[in-house]
Amino acid sequence: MHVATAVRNETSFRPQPQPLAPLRPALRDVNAPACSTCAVRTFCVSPKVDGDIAAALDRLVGTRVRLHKGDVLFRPGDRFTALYAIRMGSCKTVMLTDDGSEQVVGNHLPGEIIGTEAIAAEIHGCQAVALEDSEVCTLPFDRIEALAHADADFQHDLYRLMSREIGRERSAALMLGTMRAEQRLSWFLLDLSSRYQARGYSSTEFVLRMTREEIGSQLGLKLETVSRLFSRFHDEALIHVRGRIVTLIDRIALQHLITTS
Amino acid sequence: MHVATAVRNETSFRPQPQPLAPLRPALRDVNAPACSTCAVRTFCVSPKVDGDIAAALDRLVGTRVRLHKGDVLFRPGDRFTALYAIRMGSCKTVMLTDDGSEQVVGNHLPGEIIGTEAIAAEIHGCQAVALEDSEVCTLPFDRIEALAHADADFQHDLYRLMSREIGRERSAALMLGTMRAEQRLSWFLLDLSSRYQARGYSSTEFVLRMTREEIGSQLGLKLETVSRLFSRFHDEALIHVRGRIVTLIDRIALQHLITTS
DNA sequence: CGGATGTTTGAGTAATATCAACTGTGGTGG
DNA sequence: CCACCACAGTTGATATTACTCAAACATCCG
Repeated sequence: MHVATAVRNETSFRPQPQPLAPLRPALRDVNAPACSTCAVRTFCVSPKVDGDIAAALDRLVGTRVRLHKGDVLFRPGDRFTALYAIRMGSCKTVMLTDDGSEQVVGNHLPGEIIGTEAIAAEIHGCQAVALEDSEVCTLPFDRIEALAHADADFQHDLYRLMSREIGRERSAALMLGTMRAEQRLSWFLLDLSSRYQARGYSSTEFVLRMTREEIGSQLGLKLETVSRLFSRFHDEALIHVRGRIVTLIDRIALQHLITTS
Repeated sequence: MHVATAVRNETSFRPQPQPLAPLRPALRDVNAPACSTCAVRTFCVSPKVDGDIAAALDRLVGTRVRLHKGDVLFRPGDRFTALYAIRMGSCKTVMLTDDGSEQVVGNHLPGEIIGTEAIAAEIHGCQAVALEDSEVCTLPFDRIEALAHADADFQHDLYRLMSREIGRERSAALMLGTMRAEQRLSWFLLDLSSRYQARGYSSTEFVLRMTREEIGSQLGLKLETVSRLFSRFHDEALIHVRGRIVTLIDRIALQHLITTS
């Protein structure tokens, strides 16, 4: 992480009000790579990126945004204009409590859409921060709605997308409300694992993009607790940890931890 | 709670596959009361129930379902066919963990919509149970989508509805992840209070429809902890409690509890 | 009135947080 | 290139919170 990042973090990337200028093909090739060639298109807004929707989607995507590690995509209070699709890299979303402390409410991999929480109020309620150098596609929401109005299948895809998000949040609540520390960390690792697997990455070996503190925040634990658990899981040969590099050794045992008392 | 309720609970109400028979006006008056005369119409699917949407909404609502306390509206695994709008009474939604224990993930007042978590999988992921004798409007989802396709404003209302739900779930996660027991209960009481107030009920005096165990479940606490906290809040003159009847005395102090430490 | 369910309260315990010291580690500048 | 510095992570000792177990009490209905 560059020294400059702190500065960048302060000033931060702020999405411009979408100009909605006519999209000349030449421009689009640079700023808005086509969905149809995107590596994660099947996990993104609409699973079937072919036929009519393909072209429409390509037209829908606004700009491609490059984020450096630590860059802020949006903050609480920012006006909502667009959803963002992660194309490369990863982000965390963070909510701020009344007393200033913060909680990580999600970590997001390529193909995942963020910003849906802000549709209702038209103001973002959380902060999105790049966990590594990343690329994000801007999906201006007025265009999304126009396409949804024109295409019933796409309309349905969006309802599904948001429904899935509700389900994810519920699972997180279940985790936070019912699980003990070791179960939470196990849940975290298995969740990450399956999401990596779905994207064609290794499901057994991956690099954590969050610090112990951020992981703890997402799991409702303190960083020391997370660190101790990593050590214990390592000692018990459930996983291998070396800093942020994690290898799942005994996935059965990890799953078993969650399901038993 | 009637003795018979246990039996009813077992057999339980299960929504029939929507017949979608032509709706004769005479029949509709009995089974599907008009949104336009509903007490909570402004909190429900679409805030502005007038003009074109009014009639469409009236046509959209399927049947009105009467639930007795303890009746199950849907269970995990049930096929998703419709959203449900609470017209009267209240419900809880419950998720089941892998090991059989359960967690309350939401309590729902008149005007709130439940079932949105099931749109994606077309299978319900949680259980909805009436906390008292209630009435619920069935909103067949195919009709909802058809109306959304026809009317862009209504389409937007639905996105807003689901976005709000995502925001609520996030707030719950924030509560579960960052707050101590006393803060959680305070949060619970103030949340209920403001939702009652929005519906025109007293914001300072209300009847809890959940047991200490159910409240604890929603807050990630044990029933004894909840009971002790009610007693303490009572002793400290923050609230007055007598069984399930609660009166908020010092709302400022309750809010202060949440924001400090 | 009586049984079932829900609630309160106490005493002891387990889990996790807190405080503190120490140990890598990666990037930067001398 | 190396030394340093800030940051991240580990580990130990102790404190605190909320859970567990247990018993008594209240309330609601039939």
